[in-house]
Amino acid sequence: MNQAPQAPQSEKPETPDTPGRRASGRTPLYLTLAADLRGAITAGEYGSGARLPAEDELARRYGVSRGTVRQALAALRTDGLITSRRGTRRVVLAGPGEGGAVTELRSFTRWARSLGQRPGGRTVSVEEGAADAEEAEQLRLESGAAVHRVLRLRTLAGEPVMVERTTYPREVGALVAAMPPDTLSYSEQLARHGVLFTDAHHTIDIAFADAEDAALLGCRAGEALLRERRRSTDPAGTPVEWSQDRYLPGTVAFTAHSTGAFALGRRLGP
Amino acid sequence: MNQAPQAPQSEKPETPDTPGRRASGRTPLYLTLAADLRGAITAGEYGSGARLPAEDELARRYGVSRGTVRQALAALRTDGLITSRRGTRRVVLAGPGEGGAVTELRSFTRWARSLGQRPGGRTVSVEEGAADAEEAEQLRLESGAAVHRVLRLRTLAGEPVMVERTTYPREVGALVAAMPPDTLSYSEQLARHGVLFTDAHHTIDIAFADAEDAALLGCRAGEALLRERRRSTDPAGTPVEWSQDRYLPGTVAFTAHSTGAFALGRRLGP
DNA sequence: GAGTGGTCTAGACCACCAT
DNA sequence: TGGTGGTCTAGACCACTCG
Repeated sequence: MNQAPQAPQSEKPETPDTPGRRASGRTPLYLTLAADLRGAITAGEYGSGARLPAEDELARRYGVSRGTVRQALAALRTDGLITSRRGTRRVVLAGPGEGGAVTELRSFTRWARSLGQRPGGRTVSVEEGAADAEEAEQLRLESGAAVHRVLRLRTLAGEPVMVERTTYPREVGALVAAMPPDTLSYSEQLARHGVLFTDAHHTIDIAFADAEDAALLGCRAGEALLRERRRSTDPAGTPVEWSQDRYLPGTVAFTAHSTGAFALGRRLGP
Repeated sequence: MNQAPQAPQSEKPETPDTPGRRASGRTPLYLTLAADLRGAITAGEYGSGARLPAEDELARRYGVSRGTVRQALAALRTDGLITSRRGTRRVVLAGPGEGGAVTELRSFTRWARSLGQRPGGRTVSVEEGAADAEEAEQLRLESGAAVHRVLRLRTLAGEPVMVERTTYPREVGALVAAMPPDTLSYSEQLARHGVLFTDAHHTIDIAFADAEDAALLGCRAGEALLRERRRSTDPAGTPVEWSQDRYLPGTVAFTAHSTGAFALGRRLGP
């Protein structure tokens, strides 16, 4: 918002103090705009059911083009904060309280911290091995390729919550194995080594606790657990993690929002 | 693709027979383009890990602007079919087999049919009542407002799969109550009456079967079920449905894909 | 340094909703 | 009929990746 980003001709040089501007290093314009609007909504400026200003109005008010406004509004839309349809102004779906903070599904540690919780856990075992059929398929490796397996118990406020069984391909696993055993967030540490998790495919269903689960979580063997299976890939599309997480019932719920075009679905079987 | 849509000056009048064109009534260009690319991927033309042509190349090849190409690719991206990062061509994530058909989470009936399954079920009860606290909040009504409650058993190939407890606000409920009891898909019928479900917020966790669940599903009381709670709204943002669905373990799994910005999350508690 | 995707602008026409 | 969002174009600069 500070400098005119790429105005070819130096027209309109003096609308620098439009309202809603905000310190922007290299954050894209539309993201700061989206944050601004999100803030206005969660602050109650636009309550549930309220109509947002028109795109043109926002463009004028913020001194940006309509395209940029639309990009910002699209972000709010995929968060489930607003609707949009042709012919009418956008309508606010969630009020100040509800749905405001969509806790992006990513690192357990980061998620817990963003909720003001105290995440913890301990690494039960780290082993090297040969990929079985499922691991090979998920990580796009040859069957029998070298992988690292990590078994961890995750806690919230000291209480056991989840058992996590993760398989890493050799290169990534070597980094993980070299980390101190009390490392809370592998993904944060891996990011520091240039290994980024940008995409993930999730499957959520029910699994039943085996003896190991039961011992770690302190539940009965055979008890139902909420299972999340996840394959994460890096920006280049290379699989970097295949994980099976099992949550004690009642500790977490998964949330999602679906609009016209969306990728949450059901599939048959486990 | 057939007519130059809005070329202000009639430049470039004769690139009508670009490859990949396709019958287009009023389907947006970018959607037919997206379908084309999706087809190419699932047909194996671009396998898992393959690099897509550059945006400029696609724009030239299809005779459209780069913006339109980007819109199409964005659709593939939210489906989890491709990655994208600055500096490199887009990479295909899922091969022909995997993830190709993301069964959008919407109507049970439509979902089942799209999988070649035979959906069925029966309406157990339809009743009128006064909204309790939770229903009132979810449907944005006053506590005690008139609502309709529908209890249904859903089957797949004749086998019980899910118990569905749905609450509708009065106006919508009146339409539902007027439908024949063997109506398979209320949402399809409601759409015919102009009631559209465009947005939905989902929460997925575990619940335990009560006596009614057990009797309908043929399981033991207390058995763990996969629960989905859903609030659907119409294009204007008005809540039109609040539903609690309980699936037998092993019958379905929920799938989702998350990219940088996404709305799948965890939250604490049930 | 060339190639490529990310961001932004400016302007146009259309489809739809409400009045 | 006028307002509004959806689609599309054309062109520009920037940030990043990779050989």
